[in-house]
This record gives sequence, structure tokens and C-alpha cells, in this order.
Amino acid sequence: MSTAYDHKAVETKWQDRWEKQRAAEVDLRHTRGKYYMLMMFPYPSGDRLHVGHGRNYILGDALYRFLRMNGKRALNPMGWDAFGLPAENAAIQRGVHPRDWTLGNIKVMKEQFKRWGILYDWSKEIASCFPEYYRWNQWLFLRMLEKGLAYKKMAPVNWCPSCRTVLANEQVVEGACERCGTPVVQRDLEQWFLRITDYAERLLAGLDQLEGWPEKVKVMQRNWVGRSEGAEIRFEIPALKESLTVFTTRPDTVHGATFMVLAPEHPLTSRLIASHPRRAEIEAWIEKVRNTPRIQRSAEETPKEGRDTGAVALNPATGGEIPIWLANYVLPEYGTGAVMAVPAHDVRDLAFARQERLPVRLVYHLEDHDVDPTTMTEAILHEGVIRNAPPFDGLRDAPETIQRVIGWLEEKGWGQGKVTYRLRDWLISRQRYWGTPIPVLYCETCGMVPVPDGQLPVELPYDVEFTGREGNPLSRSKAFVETVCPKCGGAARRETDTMDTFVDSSWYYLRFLSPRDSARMFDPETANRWMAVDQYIGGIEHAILHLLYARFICKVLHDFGMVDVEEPFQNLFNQGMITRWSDKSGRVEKMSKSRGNTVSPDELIEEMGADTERVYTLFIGPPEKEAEWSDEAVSGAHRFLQRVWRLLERLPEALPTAPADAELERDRHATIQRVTHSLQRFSFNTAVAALMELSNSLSRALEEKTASRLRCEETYDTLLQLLHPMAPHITEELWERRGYTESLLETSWPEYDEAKIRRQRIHLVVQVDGKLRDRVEVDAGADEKEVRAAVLASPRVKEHLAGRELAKAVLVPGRLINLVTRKSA
RNA sequence: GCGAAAGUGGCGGAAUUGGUAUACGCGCUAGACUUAGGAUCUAGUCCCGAGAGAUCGGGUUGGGGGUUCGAGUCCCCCCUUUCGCACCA
Repeated sequence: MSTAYDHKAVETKWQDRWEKQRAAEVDLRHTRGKYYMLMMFPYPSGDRLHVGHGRNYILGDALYRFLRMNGKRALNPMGWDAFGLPAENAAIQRGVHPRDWTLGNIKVMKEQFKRWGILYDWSKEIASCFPEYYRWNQWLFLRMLEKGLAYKKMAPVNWCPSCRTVLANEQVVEGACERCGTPVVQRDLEQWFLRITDYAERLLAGLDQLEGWPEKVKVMQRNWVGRSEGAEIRFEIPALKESLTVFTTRPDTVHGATFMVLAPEHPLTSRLIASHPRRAEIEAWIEKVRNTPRIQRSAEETPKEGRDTGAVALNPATGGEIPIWLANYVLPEYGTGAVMAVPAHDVRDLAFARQERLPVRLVYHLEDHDVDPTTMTEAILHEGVIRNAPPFDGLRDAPETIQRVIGWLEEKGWGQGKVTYRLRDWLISRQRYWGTPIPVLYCETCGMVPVPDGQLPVELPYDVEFTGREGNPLSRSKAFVETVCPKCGGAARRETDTMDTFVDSSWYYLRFLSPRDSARMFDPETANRWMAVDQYIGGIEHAILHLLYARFICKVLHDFGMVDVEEPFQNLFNQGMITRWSDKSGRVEKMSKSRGNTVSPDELIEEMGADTERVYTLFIGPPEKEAEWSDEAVSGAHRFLQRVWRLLERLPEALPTAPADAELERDRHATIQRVTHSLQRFSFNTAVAALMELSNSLSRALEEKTASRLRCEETYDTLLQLLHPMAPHITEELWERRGYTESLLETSWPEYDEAKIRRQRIHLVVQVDGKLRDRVEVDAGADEKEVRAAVLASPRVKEHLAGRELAKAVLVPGRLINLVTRKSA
């Protein structure tokens, strides 16, 4: 038996053993003690994982092992978010098929997980790119289509004329295509949507139930849904004999509406400008605005631009005529795409009114001084009293005032109360190959026809060309596109759009519970027993999109009667990023390949071992916070593990009996308590610190021969058990060398006895007027009388009391006593 | 601009409920062992002042005020940083 710590041999040995034993496999038929933990399944990109990625998985594995030792039936599955654009780009750049590229990457990542010593239940592995998985995306889509939750409409998209494809917002860099640099244009295309806006209210309400979610994420989701209460108000346009509806959160300021502003895309625009003398010029301007990418157009720096249509509307409250304008700052998709401008009480409207020399009218007046509407430079937002706006004169800016105005508008038939959301329906169409084909087809006689369930899955053809410049490769696959209409038997063409990969990831947590079911999306019975996910772990970058979509789809499946829960993830944990100095940029940045500041786990594991990386990663700081990687500090973790290794050989140094057994026993129990509580609240860094201290105590006890052999061995065994979640390989090896045959994973988490942590005699802190002056030894249970006697006997305390008189004493039992004095008379 | 979180030694950080601020680790200093060591071990390491010394006194959690016997922790004002949203009517 070798005595030096050979991390390579130890780690390979145990990784192979865990793999052979299928150590993390769970039989889902049993649910006693069930705990469903889940790491956000990764995208198998071609890059090797670095230590920054490792933090996430190591954290999860430490939690998993801790749960197991605490008797939980913990399920920790892993799969692959395997569809996506990089695979297609790899195909274009390197001529390798997206499928082969993806499967190759999965293999590499799986090997990396193993080398970190991470245990997943691989019997439940899934990959979203397999037809066995994505057929259920299609099935779900068809159910949503039936219920009207999936629909198709024209929508403006970012379009690269050179690549001839739609780009996601993230792929537009300064108004140009990220890949070829061609300026991106806005273009209207028929696109598929999922009606997530129908669920806006429930998505908001559900957040209030999620006590186990970080407040930050809930706030971000609330803002994203963006609920606004207000009213819709109709303004008549005499020239068109039609009315224009606006949405406003401030119906109480309707008397101050001095002009209207429409988005250039508004359906009424062309009729409004039909007889305008400079119509062509305005149309050209509209075209320019429409072609501005949405991100740029809605940036605050973008100057406000507008055009007068020449038409007027009637303000229902005043009966006055007000001009109708078009402006780039009004967004067609929010509210009704039209606003009533109240410059006196809205910052943006005031700026625009001043720029275009439009009139301003006050509704709310300040009480302390008069404001001149022709010169005012600051809008009056939430103060003042209404004047000259019958029948509301005298009312103040308050929610009740708004309610009264809404009631009045409803009574007069001019408008009604209305709630609007910022949330838009979910655009799922992608003009890409590597995704789930949307299962509909187009027949010349029957029109759009859903693919019958019996014909699912609509499989991606393998034999496709990837040239990179011709739009969606699918549309050039005759074998795929040309098909037969299931209704009439005539010729039909398949939809070539594929789904956003966020569809795949919005229900995968259910598939893990019956991953091989070929008859159903998932087994509702097992799902109801195992859902919700008890602990979900992943990056904050998914705070909005993924987590919102997953909540939405879960609610849809709930409404379909397929699963009881409405919220899929009970507790959410977002680990912080790992940062490191980057020579490229000359500052500390997120660790990433493109920044050239990654640390490879391969080399680190080779040099110091996976356990060292694990311990350091957990010790680096609070896991929810960002942490800066330090190459030097890693060696501290390595030294600690080496000390733990050497302690085994030092155990025989202890004598059969020794004087201070109780002290080490106290440390042991106190450490169990500290580590247990730390791990329960994800405080891995303090858990590691506590274990370092226990290791130091044991080392000292051996050195000074203050504890018995039995006591030292017992302490050491506890140390190995408590350390196991963080450093699984070395602890298993040492445990085996201690002579135990069962895996540490199968042992029960050590228990502590509070009575053994308490000391008989304690050092009580003595303060005089809040300042630390001495410590006295007293019985732990000493009452105030006894403590006072002991304290007043202290020479140092006497010194500080000299010339003063004791006013009162505050005793915190077991901790301190504070003697409060005053000048003696 | 709105919203959220945070600010503690040279550095990463610790301090469940208000109760010994700076645990643990890195780095640094000195010493031991050594053929050499980026190995290992031991001691020291918040700042200022006094002392040969064990020690003693004072100060310190971004700044200022407050509550309290007692504040890193609670309240108010300000400063800084990070993150999210951002022409949403």
C-alpha cells in the first residue's frame, strides 16, 4: 500500500468504481425521502469545460452527496440541450454534420464530468436533438395549436439580406449581421408564436408563491412581464369617421392631451397621410424608421423623430381638436401602438412637444406657485391639484382620482379600465436546420394542416447541405419539403421553420422522470410523485427567458391535466460566475474562451487532482457571488488535502489514554454542527473552513498527545465523512484504508449532541461601559449574582471601575456581561 | 432615470437572533529540516502609541448622523461599485 497521496491513482480508481456501481441510479417507483435536484442541462458546445463551468457542477455534486448521506432519495439527472446554432455554424465552417458534431461534444463533456467525480443518474440521460425527445415538442405544439395557444402571424424580424435569414437580437451587432457585417433590416415575416401573454397574470401571481427563489430573479421576471394598470380611451377622428384608441396609465390627465402620437406602423397611418401634400416624403421616413433595428430604435439615445400627419382628433374630455403625429419612439407592439401625449405631465411628451413646438396644457397645478405651460421645462409628475378639468377640479394626484376618471370615461362611453403587459408572445420560429421541425404542412387545397399525431415525429433529414449562405438548409431538402396532405392526399409542402431551443428546455425536467416512454410525453403518475424539482441550480443568465418559458409550459401542461404542479421549480439557486485576470483586456473579467482567461481543469486535475479543484472552488467564496480565480490560492486547498492524507499515518502516534479527550470530542461535535448548518444553507466556503479547523485540532491533539487513540480515530472518521461531499475521491480512499468496506456515500451523515458542544466552564467576556476589559471563568449556568461576584473580583475590572459607580449590569448568559457605570457622587 | 444587491486587513473572505470584529485560506516575515526546492513543519502578521518583554492604552467594518447598556448587523442622509430593466405611454 503506497503511502504518498497519489491523486491520479486515487481519483481514477474511485471514478471507475462509482461508474461500475452506477452509484447515482434511482428507482423512481419509490418516493420515500424523494428529492429532485437538477442542474440546468448544458449546451454541448465544442469548447472544453473550464473551471468556471466546473463551479456549477461541483456545487451540485457536493449537494447531491450531502443529501444522499442524509438519507434522501436524491435524483440528480443529466441531459443535453443539444439543438442550436453553433452546431450549424460548425457544419458550415468545418463540414461536419451538426448531429455528429453535437454527439462528439456530448461524449467529451461526459468524460469531463467523470473526471470531476460528479455523479449523475446516466440511466435517465436525454438529448433534445433525438427524435425520441423532440417528437414531444411537436406533440405539445399540436396540442397548443388546437387550443389556440400556438398561432402564426406577420411579425417584424431582424433580417440579414446577405445570409438571408432571421437573426436573434443578440446576433445583431451595431445594426449589422454578426457573421458577415451586412446591415440588418427589419422585415415582416410569417412567424409562429406561443401565446404566453394569456398567462401573464398567472406568471406574475405564481412568483408570490416561490419563496425558495432569489428575490432578484423574481423582480426581473416581474419587470419583464411588466404589468401596467390604466385605461383605453377612444379619440374620434372626424376626417376618417373613425376612432383611435390609446392606452394610458394616466387617464386622469386626459384633459391635458394636446396631441396624439402613433407608431409609424400603426394601421391607420396610411389613411391619415393619404391627402398630405408631402406624402411621399413621409412614407420614405416611415420606411426608414421601420428598417431601423428594434434594439437601436428603442434605445434612449436615439433622437426622437416625428412627422405631422396633418389630421386631427378630438379630445373627448375637452372637445378640442388636437393634431395627430407619427414618431419613432412609439412602439407598435406595446399598448395600442398609439399614445395620447400629455406634455405637462410626462417627461417624454414634454420633450417632444418642445422639440416640435406643440401646445402644452396643465391638468395638475402646483399649490405653492403657478407654472407657465408655455415655458415649463419639467413635467409635473406626481403632485398638484386638478384645475380647469371638470368635473374633477380640486382632486389630487392619487390612485382614487385615476379610478374616478376611469369610471367617468366608462359612463360617457369614451373608454374603459385596462391592464396592459410589456410581455410579448413568444416567437418560436427559427429559419434554421438544427432544431425541432414545426409539425405543420401547407396543402394547395386544404391550406395549413397540422401533422397528425400518428405521423410524428417529423424527423430532420440527415442528408442536407450546409453552405452558409442560402438561408434555411431544410427548405432545400426535397425529401423533407415535398409531402402529401393527410387530409386530401394532394401535394403539400412542409413547414421548414424549426422551434426555438427554449421550447426543448421548458419541459425537460418532466422527461427525466420517464425518459424512455415512447407512448407519452411523460408519465403523469411518476411526474406527480416527483415534481416539483426540489432544487434547481443554474446561472443567473437564465433568470428571465428559460425560467419564464419553463414556468409557462408547466402551467400549460397543468391546464392540459398532465401534471399537478403549476410551478416546476420550488427552490432556485444561481451560482456566481468565476472571473479571472485577462491579459487581453487588462482587467478582471468573466472566465471565457474568447477572453483567453480560462483555467483548464485538465491541467489542474493532472497536477493537483479533481478534489483540489473541488475544494478550492467551494472554498473560494459564497457560491452565489462572483469569485475571482487565484492560481496561488489553489495550492492552499491542495495542502489541506495532503494534511488530511498524512493524518491517517499519524493516528497511531496517539496514546491509549489521554487527558483532554473531552476537548477534541467537543470540537468534533461542534464541527458536525457547523458543517451541517453550512451545507444546509449552501455555505460551502464556511463548511470547508470548519473542516480545516477540525483537521488542525486533530493534528494538534496528536502532536501534543492530548487525546486518546480512540478519540483521534473517531474524529478522523468524522472528518472524512464531513469532507466527502467536497472531496469525494480522497475521502473514499482514506475511508477504505481505515478498514471500512462500505462506500462513504452509503454511510449516514454524522450527528451531533448539543450537550457535548456546551462547555462546563466558560470564559465570560467582561465589558465596562461597552469596552472589553477582561474575561472571567465561570460555570456555564452561573446566574447574575455569581457572575457579578466573579467579575467584581477581577483586578482589571476594579481598576476600570475606580472612581465610578455601578449603574447597572447587563448579562448575556453564556456570553458576556456589560457593567454600566456613572460618575460616583 | 427606475429597480436590486453589495462596500470588512496586502488579497479571497468569516461573524444564524444586535453581544469578544477580522475565523479559515492566500500572500508576506522569521526560523527549522535540507544536495536543491515553487516540498514540508513551527512561529508571527488589522492600524497607531508605550514597553526589553509577557503585556497595556487608543482606534478601526465606504463617509456622516441616530436608536441602544452594546451596532459590521437596525433607522436616516450621502458616496462608490456591480447587476438587471430602460423612449412601455
